[in-house]
Amino acid sequence: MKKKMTLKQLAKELDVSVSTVSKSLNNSDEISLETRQKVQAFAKFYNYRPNNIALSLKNKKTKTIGVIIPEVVHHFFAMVVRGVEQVAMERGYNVLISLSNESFEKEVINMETFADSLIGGFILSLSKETLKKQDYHHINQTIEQGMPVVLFDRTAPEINCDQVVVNDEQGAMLATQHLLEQGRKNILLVTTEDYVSVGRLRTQGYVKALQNAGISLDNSLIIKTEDSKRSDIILPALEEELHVAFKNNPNIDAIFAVNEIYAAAAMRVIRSFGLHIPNDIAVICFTDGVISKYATPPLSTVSQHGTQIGIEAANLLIDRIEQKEISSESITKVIPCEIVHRDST
Amino acid sequence: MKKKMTLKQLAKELDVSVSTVSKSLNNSDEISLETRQKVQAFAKFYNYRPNNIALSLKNKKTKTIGVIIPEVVHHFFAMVVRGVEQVAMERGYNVLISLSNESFEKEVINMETFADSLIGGFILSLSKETLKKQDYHHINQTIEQGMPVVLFDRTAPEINCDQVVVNDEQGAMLATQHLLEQGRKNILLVTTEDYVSVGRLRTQGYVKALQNAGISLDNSLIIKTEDSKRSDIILPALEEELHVAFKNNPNIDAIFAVNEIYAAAAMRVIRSFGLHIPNDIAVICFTDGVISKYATPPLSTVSQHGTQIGIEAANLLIDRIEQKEISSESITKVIPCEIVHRDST
DNA sequence: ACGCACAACTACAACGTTTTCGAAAACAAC
DNA sequence: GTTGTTTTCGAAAACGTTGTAGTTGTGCGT
Repeated sequence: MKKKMTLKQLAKELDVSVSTVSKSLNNSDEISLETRQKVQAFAKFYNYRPNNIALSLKNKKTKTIGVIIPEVVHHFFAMVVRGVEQVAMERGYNVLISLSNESFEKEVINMETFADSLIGGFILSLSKETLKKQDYHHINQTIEQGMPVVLFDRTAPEINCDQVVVNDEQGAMLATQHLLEQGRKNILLVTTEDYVSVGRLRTQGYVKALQNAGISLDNSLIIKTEDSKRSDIILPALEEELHVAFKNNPNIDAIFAVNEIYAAAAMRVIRSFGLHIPNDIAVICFTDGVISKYATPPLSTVSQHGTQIGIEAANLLIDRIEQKEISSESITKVIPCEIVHRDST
Repeated sequence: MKKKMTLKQLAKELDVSVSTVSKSLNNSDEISLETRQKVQAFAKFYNYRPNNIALSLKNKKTKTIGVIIPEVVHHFFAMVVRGVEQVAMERGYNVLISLSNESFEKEVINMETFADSLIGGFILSLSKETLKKQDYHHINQTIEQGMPVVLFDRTAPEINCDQVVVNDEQGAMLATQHLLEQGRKNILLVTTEDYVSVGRLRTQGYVKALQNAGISLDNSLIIKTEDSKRSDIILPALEEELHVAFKNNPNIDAIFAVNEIYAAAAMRVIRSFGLHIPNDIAVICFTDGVISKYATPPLSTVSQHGTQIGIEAANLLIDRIEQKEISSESITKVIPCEIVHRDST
């Protein structure tokens, strides 16, 4: 086991001072070319690598950005992370990902742990529990300490910081309009409870699209599901609800689901009625992920451009980290959604 | 913007020494109860939180473990991360996730960046490029420096460290046997090139299962796909190959794919021939992810228990971090696979 | 009154860097 | 030989923390 080389050890080995070694390695012209080369040769030989922790301590800033997402096993978040990674690499930053597991407590702990100058800034999406509690003290506190924070997707108006959001309402309108254009009249909306901001916004978009088309809203065509990670419990319940809805309303000719899982559940129910997609019932959903892509038939979706969101968020954050003037207006970027046409509509 | 509180600032505020503050906060009985309480009250008031970087520098160890995975947008890896997270939280560690994006260079950079004592140990799965190159110097170097490393899933025999592997061969045998038991005779294997260790092992399992059943190997029933992240290029090519295979061999009555994507591609081709799953052709694949779960019909799979792997790996790593005696035999844990029965077989 | 134990606190080094300021040596100019 | 200028290097402080080794000051026993 080779031990870790430090400047001090190198200095002793070369019989010069620590300062000389440091400067030589940084190619300072304060010291002679000869010495510089000698030191550098030794350093390379001993496989010297500076200790990042010491550097961070000294410089008071680390070239690391922290990403806190509620869940990795989730296509959209994974795509966002990919975008963040990409930008971070280009701009010389490291990315530290951590999971809140949709838990408020875990989110707070994560922020506190990272906030202590392990990282230079945060990119995060609020956990469901946090949204439900509406307790944002940990975020605001972090921001007040001068730590740049960029929120994406699941945000809250109470927090004053840069944000990158999907235009959920517009996406939902697009999807609904798309269905309407195909002559569908009775569109079943499968959404979440309103405290999940994205669910609420998507519901709004659905409602607006109907209004614009002059169609009156039928509340029996809206199913609001309790949103939990226990999908093994939630899904059968949802399928049961869908069953009832189809029984009560045989006119349903389209389904708009706010995520892939709900859409998959809906498809299962549709099949159980022996109905055909898209001939009898069209299906469209949010989240352009693997389920939609490889489903039978492949699902039309509202793509949220996760990678793009990650890219924007990372750029926003790094800009903020690198600018010295602390205060300037918070920026909110809205990423438009786009319909991906596939076979289900 | 409240600035960050340090011991020194607290000390000045309270007009005591830095040591007193430090000890008070650590509840040392060297300090009188009265002073301790006063300091603690002040600390709480000013929202003091120790600087982790300084702590790490002093203690020469961080309670952080690094996970390097090739890709986040990948169900199996995401599950592993979930397992690691779970154990880490229980045992008081933080998890730092980073992506190699299947790139050798990125893997090396990531390791070097983290190795400089930002973290106490690694959990990683090798990138495809690394496996192809068979260049493991960065891993071995890290291990030699005394950094604990646990490899999972994509490993290499040249690296001497703890490993957690899926019993890919056994899983493939189970899957093949499962198909054979259902009376399938002509099983098409869709796999990767051999340099991907998991692909190779699964191929071996397939071959062994056939041997055990006394069925001679038909090489035209094995499709080896170039494995790349450019799925938009690879998949059409694969589908074309599958098309040809079906044409040439109408007897094919089952497909065993080494991952979900290949299975999805196969299903698409099967449908294009108007064949029924599972009546005409049974399908089974590795990776018990969302695609299989929500496909039509839901796919039978070989589950690799990703979460379990993450749990084992994290425990192995943390044990290694916390034990002082450096050398003891490397442990290799083999996690058995399990068939998940669904409608496709 | 003297030493001594003990309580309560403080000074300082150390972790590995970078950087500022100075010092010494070398060399040039007079 | 003195002075000035450059080149080349080193000492020390700083980042925030902890632990060791003092340094006070008080009360006690003799």
